[in-house]
Amino acid sequence: VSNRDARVYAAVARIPRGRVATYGQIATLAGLHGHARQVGYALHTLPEGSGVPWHRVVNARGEISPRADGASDRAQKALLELEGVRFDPYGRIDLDRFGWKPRSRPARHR
DNA sequence: TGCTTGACATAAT
DNA sequence: CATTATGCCAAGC
Repeated sequence: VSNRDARVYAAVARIPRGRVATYGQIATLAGLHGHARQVGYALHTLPEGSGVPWHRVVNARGEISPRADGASDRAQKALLELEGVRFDPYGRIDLDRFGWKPRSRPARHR
């Protein structure tokens, strides 16, 4: 595995449970600022027992990226729900609440 | 070696 | 907010 992939895994591993991060954020944290696609690609080549919570990574809209697999996306949604992440009727996540803020404490509404 | 595709993001319409 | 077009880097063929 490349050094680049390792950085991506590390960034993903930083995501707290019950929260999600966008590929862009991961890319930045991994030192690949502006290269979100490589993040996705790195995860695509991700080994199963890597221990990386890839299911906490979603696209900029807060929804699960549909891939050709057709099964992994469902599993991702299930895993996120188990962690307490709520999905909209459209299958999207409210990034305003569940979007990970790699900086300070969780966003508290009201 | 060169072309095409890809777990995406961002700006413009 | 949704859709369309463009840019980025790496892997596959």
